[in-house]
Amino acid sequence: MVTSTKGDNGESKKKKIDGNKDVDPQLWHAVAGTTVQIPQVNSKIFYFPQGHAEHAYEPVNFPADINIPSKIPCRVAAVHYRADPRTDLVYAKLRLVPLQISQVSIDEDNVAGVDDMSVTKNQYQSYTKTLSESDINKSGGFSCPKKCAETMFPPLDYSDQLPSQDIYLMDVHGEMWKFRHVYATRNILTTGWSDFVTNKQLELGDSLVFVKAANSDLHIGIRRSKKRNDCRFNFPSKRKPETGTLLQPPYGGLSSSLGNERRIGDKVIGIGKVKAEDVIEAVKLGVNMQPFDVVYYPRVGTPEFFVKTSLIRTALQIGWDCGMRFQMAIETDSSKINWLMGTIASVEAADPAWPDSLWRLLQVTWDNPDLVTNTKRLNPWQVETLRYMSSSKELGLPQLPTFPMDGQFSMPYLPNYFQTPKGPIMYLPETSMPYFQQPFNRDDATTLTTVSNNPACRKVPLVRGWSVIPRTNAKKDASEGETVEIENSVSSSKEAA
Amino acid sequence: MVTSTKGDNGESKKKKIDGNKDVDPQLWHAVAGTTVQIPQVNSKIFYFPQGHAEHAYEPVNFPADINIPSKIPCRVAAVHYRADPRTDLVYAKLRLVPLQISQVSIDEDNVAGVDDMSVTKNQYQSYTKTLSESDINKSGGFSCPKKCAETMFPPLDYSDQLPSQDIYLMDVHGEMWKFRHVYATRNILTTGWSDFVTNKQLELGDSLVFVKAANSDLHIGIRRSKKRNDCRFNFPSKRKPETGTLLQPPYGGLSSSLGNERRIGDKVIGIGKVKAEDVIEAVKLGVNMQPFDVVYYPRVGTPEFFVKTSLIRTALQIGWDCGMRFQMAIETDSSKINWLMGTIASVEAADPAWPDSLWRLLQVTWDNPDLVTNTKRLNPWQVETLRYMSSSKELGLPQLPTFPMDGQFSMPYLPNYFQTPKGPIMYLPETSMPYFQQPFNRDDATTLTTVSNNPACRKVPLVRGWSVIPRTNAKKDASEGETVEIENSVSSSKEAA
DNA sequence: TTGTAGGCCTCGCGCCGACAA
DNA sequence: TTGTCGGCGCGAGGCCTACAA
Repeated sequence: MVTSTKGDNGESKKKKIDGNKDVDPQLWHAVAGTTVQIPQVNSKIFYFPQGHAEHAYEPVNFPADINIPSKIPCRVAAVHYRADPRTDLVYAKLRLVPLQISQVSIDEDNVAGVDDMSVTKNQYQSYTKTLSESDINKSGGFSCPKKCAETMFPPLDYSDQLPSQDIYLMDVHGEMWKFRHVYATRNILTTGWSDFVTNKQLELGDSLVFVKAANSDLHIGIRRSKKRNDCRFNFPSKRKPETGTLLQPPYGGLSSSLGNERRIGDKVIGIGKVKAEDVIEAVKLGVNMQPFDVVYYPRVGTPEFFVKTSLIRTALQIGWDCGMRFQMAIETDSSKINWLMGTIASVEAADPAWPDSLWRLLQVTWDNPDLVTNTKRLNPWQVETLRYMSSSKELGLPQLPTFPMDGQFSMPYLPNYFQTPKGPIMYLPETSMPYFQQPFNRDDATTLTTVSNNPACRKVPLVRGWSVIPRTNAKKDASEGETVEIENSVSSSKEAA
Repeated sequence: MVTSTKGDNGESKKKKIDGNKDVDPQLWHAVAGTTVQIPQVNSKIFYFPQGHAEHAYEPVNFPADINIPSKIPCRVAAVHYRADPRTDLVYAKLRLVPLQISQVSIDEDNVAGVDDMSVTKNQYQSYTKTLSESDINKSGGFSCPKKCAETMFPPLDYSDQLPSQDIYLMDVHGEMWKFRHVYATRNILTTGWSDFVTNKQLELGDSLVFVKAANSDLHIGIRRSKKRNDCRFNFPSKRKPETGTLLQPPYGGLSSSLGNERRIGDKVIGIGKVKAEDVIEAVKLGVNMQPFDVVYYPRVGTPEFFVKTSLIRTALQIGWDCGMRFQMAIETDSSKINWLMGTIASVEAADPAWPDSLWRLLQVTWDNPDLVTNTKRLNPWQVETLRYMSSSKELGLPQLPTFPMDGQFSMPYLPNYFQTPKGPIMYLPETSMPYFQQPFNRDDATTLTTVSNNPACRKVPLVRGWSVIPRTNAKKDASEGETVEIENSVSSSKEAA
């Protein structure tokens, strides 16, 4: 008997994943995370070359012969929600049309609706779990948290001795995956899980996003661990449709349609990043007022490099200064939202090449520095200033001994802060002057308020002609001085007026 | 205990195979096969665009706006013997410098030596075996023919109950592979074989070439099955240096330096072929008298598209005509040389676009058509005419009932052949006239001899001014009328004067 | 509740003897 | 002599229970 172990088993069923196929926007947002903000079509944004460059997997050397502004006003002409065929990473492709400065100051925010997602946000439920060592190990299955199983999967028949059912999950490409779901003191995905791990090349720290649509269809998305962004990624050589795990239509082929990969040996690096030349090309087109496309992979720690003009206007209304207290929402690996608190250490352009740039203008120190790694500089529109605090406990002072800080910021700023407990609050006069493009020239600026005596923390006025008014739009209490976890069904409401 | 099953095991040891590194010429020829003829540096050849096009993995559409001759005289400026990093296929890269026609007719064959290989040919021994189903099966090892083991491997100690030793074979890239060689009623390679099969992606019908150098170093080469030329090839995703089979230096990375691959899904197609644009580029340069490079993968059934001018001159001395008997040496999968016999069915340009082309000028019928598939047209310099035969048995007549032929050639040509048993024999007058570039115009030609009455087999004179002389350079007897097998240590001597 | 360890079973691989072409 | 089959043993994978954090 000849056993034909070789041969093209299931080969004919293979088909390329279409890398240009759009993903359902709601599914996309669920997988990307609720803090990811993609501007609506026809809204107006600022494009930041510096921010774009942070998404390249290689250093970006901008051409020195052309004058590149720190931000370029654009209209969002198109938005495509997509997913990388190999990594399952979701990304957005935006077509941006540069605007004249005169087009920015008028007619702002007259796009209908606040956020194209907010109206339909409730139709999708999601649950995110970061994979543990045991989940990845070949010896076992996937430990499914009780809440995940209860909210996502159909109910099991617990009268059975070993309740079990088949679960069908569709990935972002539309491929269906079958898992055996058993309940034995806890919920476990067994058969099918190992193939999924192998096929998606899941590693410790990666996250799985279970998404249930309104019609109870189940989807599965992947967020790669932050550590893998700069790391290598195995190029999958072969799917195993013969195991029956991957169901019809079994797209198994690999697309190289993106074409922005770099390799070391047989591993692909630069996952979720773009080519430096793409950034330069975009900037060149933008400078020349030509429409251009940008690709944006959402990733924690690298903010969007396209920001709604209204957001920036709001951020500019604040007189940012050293010692100011703020909070910022970050999404954890398991889709929970942490409100982290910190203090502004300095207000200074991040890159001397763009002395007037707002990009990562704020250098900050965190109350709990171990919760945020490698994020020392923030954009003004990323944070919310804290208006008041009633005691030293809320400032996170009790944590100081547990989380020792750098000597340079250990104590000096605290006395200064209490000298001006409310900080400088400013507003932007209602004028149609195109203030966004005004030069940020320190010598030309007017000194407003001195908050700190710390020599490393010079006061830096943002715009001439601002005055101080009380500010009342702090929305969340930072009670107890520790991070607040919000369930993933609650979205950040940073933009609410 | 945490078992780190994942991780980059042996990753740091990986290194790219240098696709530009030359292979030892003797090893190269042993792997390529003894019938492969690569011209010597500084020899003069004709380059055939038609032949080159046969090596493309896609149809070649030559530009219609330029006049492309059927052959371009060239000097061989450089020869590189190389091996494909992925498939282990050997190939030659030749730099050709186009010549004026006046440079061809004079000073022919005054290159020192006959063949740069012939002088050192005896220093390498080789043995070729085509892989059987059992060799490929995962269940077993490699059945090593007795002769292979005896001539290639060190002798075993047969006093042991289970004689065994480790065999080290170096592939064409310089990678060393270790095999366990045991003798149990026959020679078998066990441990290490399976990994080798997986890594080299060996399939049924592929051939292994064992080569022993003069210093007893062992090498291993691969010839892919003819069937795989147009088929898909798995892109190897991962070597397994951790098994210890692949020894230091363990180049494990995959090179994409050739860059001439085409893919369907995760499989590479066009193995051992080139891009159509490369052919067109070469032809364009050649037409403009610019030096150009060609890549040649030796393959059974696709003759070299660069042919020594002396070979063509010899071939042109024969007045090819229908009904002529010939023999041709072909190398089998296991490096044995078969002398096949056949009859010329017609002499007609293969492609109407090149009516004067010699390329595949001869349409032939084989005595044993099942031994040669898909080879109906041959180049005149590929075959040797048979000068005489003593009985009908030598014509292969007894085989006719066993191998039924098409009705169109079944009988009619036989009586005609016997009418002119010796066929027209011609010679080329010794003249320095540049006859190679003379137009091949049928209307202008002089009729010499009529050999056949078969209407499909019109007499076609090749060159004006030829006359018939006796020809005595038939070197091999086709005794018994069947194919003669010659051991692989014996090379074809077709070129001997 | 959920991460991790381990028992135990299955299956595929791989070595080698048996048999046959 | 050598291709193929099959027994047998080993080890990895995979399912599920036990235990602990």
